Amino acid sequence: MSSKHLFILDANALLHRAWHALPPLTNPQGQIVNALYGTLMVAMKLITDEKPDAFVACWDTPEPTFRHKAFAAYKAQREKQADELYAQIPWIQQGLELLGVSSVLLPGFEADDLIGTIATRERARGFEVTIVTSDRDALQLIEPGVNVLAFRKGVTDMIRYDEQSMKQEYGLSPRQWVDYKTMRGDPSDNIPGVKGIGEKTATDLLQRFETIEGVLRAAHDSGSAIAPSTRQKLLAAETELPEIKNLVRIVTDAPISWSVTQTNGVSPPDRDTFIAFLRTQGLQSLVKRMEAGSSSVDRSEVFAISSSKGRSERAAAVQKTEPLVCSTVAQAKKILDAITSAQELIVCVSSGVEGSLFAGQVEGLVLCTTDQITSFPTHVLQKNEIKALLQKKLDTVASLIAHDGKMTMGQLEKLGLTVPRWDFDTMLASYVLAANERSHELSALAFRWLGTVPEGVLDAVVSAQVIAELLPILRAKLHEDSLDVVLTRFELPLIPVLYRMERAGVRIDIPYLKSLSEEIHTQKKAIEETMRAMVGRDFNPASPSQLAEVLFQDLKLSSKGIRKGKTGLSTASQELDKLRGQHPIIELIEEHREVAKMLSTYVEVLPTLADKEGRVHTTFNQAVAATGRLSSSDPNLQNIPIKSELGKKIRRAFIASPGNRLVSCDYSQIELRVVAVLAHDERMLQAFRDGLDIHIATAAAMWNVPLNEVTKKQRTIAKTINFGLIFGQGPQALGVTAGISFEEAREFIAAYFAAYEGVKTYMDETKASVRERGYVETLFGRRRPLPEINSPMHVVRAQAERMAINMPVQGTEADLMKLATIEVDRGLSRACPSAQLLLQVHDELVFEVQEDALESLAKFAHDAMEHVADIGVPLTVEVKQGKNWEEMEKIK
DNA sequence: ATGAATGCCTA
DNA sequence: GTAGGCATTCATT
Repeated sequence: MSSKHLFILDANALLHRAWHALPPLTNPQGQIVNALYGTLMVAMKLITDEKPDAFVACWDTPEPTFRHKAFAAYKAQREKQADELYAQIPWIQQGLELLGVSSVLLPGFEADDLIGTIATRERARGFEVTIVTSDRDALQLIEPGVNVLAFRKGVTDMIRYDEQSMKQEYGLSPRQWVDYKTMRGDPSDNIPGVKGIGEKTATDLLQRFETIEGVLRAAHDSGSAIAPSTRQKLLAAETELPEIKNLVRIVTDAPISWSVTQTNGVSPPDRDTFIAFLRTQGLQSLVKRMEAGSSSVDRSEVFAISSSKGRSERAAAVQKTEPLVCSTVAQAKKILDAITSAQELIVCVSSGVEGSLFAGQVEGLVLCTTDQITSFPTHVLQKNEIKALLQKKLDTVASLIAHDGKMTMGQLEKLGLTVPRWDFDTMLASYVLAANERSHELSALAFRWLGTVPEGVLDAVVSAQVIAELLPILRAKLHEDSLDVVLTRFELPLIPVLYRMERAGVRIDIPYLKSLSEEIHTQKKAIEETMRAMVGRDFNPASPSQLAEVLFQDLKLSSKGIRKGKTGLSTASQELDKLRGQHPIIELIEEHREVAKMLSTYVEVLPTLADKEGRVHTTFNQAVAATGRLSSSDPNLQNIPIKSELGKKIRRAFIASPGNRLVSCDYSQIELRVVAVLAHDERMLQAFRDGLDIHIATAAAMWNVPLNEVTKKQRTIAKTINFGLIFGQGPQALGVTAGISFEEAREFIAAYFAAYEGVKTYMDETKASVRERGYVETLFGRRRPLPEINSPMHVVRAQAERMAINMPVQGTEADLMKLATIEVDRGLSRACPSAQLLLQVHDELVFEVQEDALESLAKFAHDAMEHVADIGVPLTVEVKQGKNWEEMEKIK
């Protein structure tokens, strides 16, 4: 009954996907092999999961095709990719061959045509066909027995289309795809289509008139229901449409002979040869995967994906066990009884998918132990008895595990459940292991560490399974890189603290913001009016292009020395600065920008985000910043203005509740203290130990004068270099920031390094070490991989070098701050029960506390922060208090 | 509607 | 010249 299954891979599509999506991994010979890796991994994955009976890969050839001959502009704008990409093609073909996947190509035809031909032919012979591609054009080939597996983003996310799901997503049938593309065109292939008709219109027309012929017939009929403008567009393009249609239609009778036979189906791979091949290409992770599998005939075993020690008992067991959906109270009790307190418990909460009827609502809880995965739907959880039992389990179980524990805590809270802590978090583990990676969401981890490509949105059951599989791998990797301590000492204990900070929120003064909004609005209007009068016409000062036009055409200001952006002359404030004095409008523009920014980013938004108590709740992102810092979003409360007068007014809107005060504790000069420590620079260390003003001390050392003879100017220069140092700044940049010449800047830097020899040595050593090891680390061992450090491109390398200089400094500061946050929070309930941590702003902690407990909080937080770690230099903390976040008085 | 380009707020 | 988040405009998914 079950027909044999043929997989056809669009090898070119995957090649390009992998090339762009993956970092430039290199083999021992230094050649880039990312596309090779990506393609083989996906192929292996497909073989494991889908168990095709036959598998073929189709390729483009560099020769022009009949499409190029028919249509000169076809793909004419396509950029040629780097040679490093094309060099990988023969290796990929070789690797695929060893996996039993043959390659098919034919000059004059594109991969699509070969796919179309093979799919149609083999379908007719009774095979079930799956086309694997990223190109939506293959959708036209769908029919009963032929479906398409399409990449969405990267190579991690795939979606399967059959006739029904295609209809659902695009509102079109496979037969309509050619007509759709003909009308809509395709900019990526340089296919024009009907000018002025896009996705929406093309779909609409085809839904109404079925085919392009039907659409054209209707267009000729002036009484038809097509809008006049659309009719005109269609008729204007009518003569060219047949030609375009021929370009878009995939050929299904290309002259190729490949077909499924006994010998070219997927054969059990020549394991040893394949492994040897992977070795020579430096693809260790694929080798591991192959070696972990037994040599049994069962393909799923051969390709079993695994950590170096083999898949853990848990993962294997959980995979084999069907998830249990518990529907009755009695069943729930029985299951919960069976979970012993000694066990590890993975906790996942499923919530409705974004945009669905259940968006944001919790649908159920999934618990996963070593041998059983159980789903508790919401209706079962509603029974208080079960909730109590579950809570008890969460309180007593040995180890609690989640992916994104902080978010899980929020979901659990909606179910009336709490957890005291998290013992492992796969999101944070991934972040600690690979802080340079963009995404640490579960599907990304599945791809990165398991090589699996889960389909669609992960539900809680699948998530729990993936977490179970990731656990042993991440643990081993953390141990191998000595990063477990970063996870357990810094990240995991921070989760509940951040959770409570987010939940507490900060109170804002809404009436004040409303009146401030009106005030600023009036100011903005006045500025706009004055500018309009100056120019003599209306324009939008927020539009860079209009502004440039006004400045350099209407007002005829000199554009000499003004930098050009991609779209025209720059109007950045730095460039505007050069025009100052030429025209009074410059100051108005600056003022307008500030006012508009404050209004749109803060004053008008914050009140809309407040809850009933007038408090706004940020989200602290713990797995975003490559240096180890936190970030804040929705809203970002780490960038509330403070510098300008207007900024100060906005900060005044952050207030304490009546009877309370805000307390702010910040580390002074923490980054430079860290520099002194990392560099072991005796002179700088001593300056801090002596409690000196570090910029004065620096100037004194640079110019070799007594401390009390340092001039204001010298201190300013020293200060600029001190900060520039942290960013890996060179003389060029220093010249700009300090407003001095390149030559002067070089001399000052020389004097600086002569004064701080340790710093000089440290910087050189850091650069050498990152080149050698490929990563940098903080004082506490937190890492940032910097693969770009060995890039052949100078700009990229130089950038990586600056990152390498900056990360240990910024990261060590972040480490210290995380420790302080954890420590302070830990002791707070005892030392000062009325106090609540609200915000962390990189070197500052903000609390709210009852007025009567102000002193005890100040003392406790001050001392806890200063003694958070002994790094060989004193850490000093300044404490301020006030009724709002701006008007604060120093108290320690 | 989505994304690049600009621009600007913080430490 | 490090690390972030986010608003607006403008061109095109």
